[in-house]
Amino acid sequence: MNKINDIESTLKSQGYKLTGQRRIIIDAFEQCPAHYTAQEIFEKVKTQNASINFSTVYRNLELLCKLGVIHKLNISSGINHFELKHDSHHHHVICVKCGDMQSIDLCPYSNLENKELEELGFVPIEHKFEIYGYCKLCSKDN
Amino acid sequence: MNKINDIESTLKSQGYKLTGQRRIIIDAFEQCPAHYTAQEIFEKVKTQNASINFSTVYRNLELLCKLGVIHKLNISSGINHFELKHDSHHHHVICVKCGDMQSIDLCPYSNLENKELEELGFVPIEHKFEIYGYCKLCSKDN
DNA sequence: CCTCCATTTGCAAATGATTTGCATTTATAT
DNA sequence: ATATAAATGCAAATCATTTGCAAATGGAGG
Repeated sequence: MNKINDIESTLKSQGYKLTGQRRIIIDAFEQCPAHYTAQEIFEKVKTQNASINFSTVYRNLELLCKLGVIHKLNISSGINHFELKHDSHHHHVICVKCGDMQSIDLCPYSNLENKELEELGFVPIEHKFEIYGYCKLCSKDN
Repeated sequence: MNKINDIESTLKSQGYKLTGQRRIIIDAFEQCPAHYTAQEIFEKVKTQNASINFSTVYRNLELLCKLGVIHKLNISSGINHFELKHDSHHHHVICVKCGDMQSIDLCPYSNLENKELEELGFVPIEHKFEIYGYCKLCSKDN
């Protein structure tokens, strides 16, 4: 049972249909697991099915988010990025100049004492940790 | 020398004019330091000057960000929030149900070993840490 | 105080990512 | 094979944010 089958059975078990378009979208993530904008996914997907529509892609990205299959990353640029939810929890460093985004394994959350959250009565579900700065290439130019 | 004067001299020293509209916008933050959407700031500001324009507010929020006086918070909702830059560095917990946002003092970054960043050759400038979940009120309803 | 001029404002319109309505098509349970 | 709920394609709507431009204004220098 590979990841794609996993996702496909998740869809079915929730009453969603396994359409050709969905297959292609999921494949696109599988083939190159990284973080993409909706437009980038759309470009990839069009190579497999030229008649697929952008709103179909967008709707399915939202659906896959809802199902917990992918993540929506809301970064400072204001353009959402989507990535397959990995087994390994991770975060991102983002270049403020070129917009490049890379994954990092370190997660500061695991070590946290959550007294403050307890005091607030806040029940955490997820968290986001992003480091903004200059990537290797852009820090040279500066 | 209070904070407003600080900000006003920052403006001047960078060659920006101290307009009535800017005064009002800065006042709005001072009077109730918290995180606001551009619309919220606009509403507050209109009570002081009914003829002020939204784009003026927006332009000045961007300017104040550039000057490092306020922060732009890009949260998952996709609507930017702005807050006065505090002396005390902090982060936020955000309710996924009602959208309420509260500040927390804990910062995971300070304890971080940055070996990974060094390997990437990444030069950090700032970081963002947000915890999403249910606030006290909303976790009761669930 | 007055003048000049770069900066700023108000306004209205553009942008661009995201979302929606609806008629048509499709997956799949039976 | 058929019925039907879900999904798609298309075009148009939304909505936060951004921009162009003519008119207004702050403040440096007289």
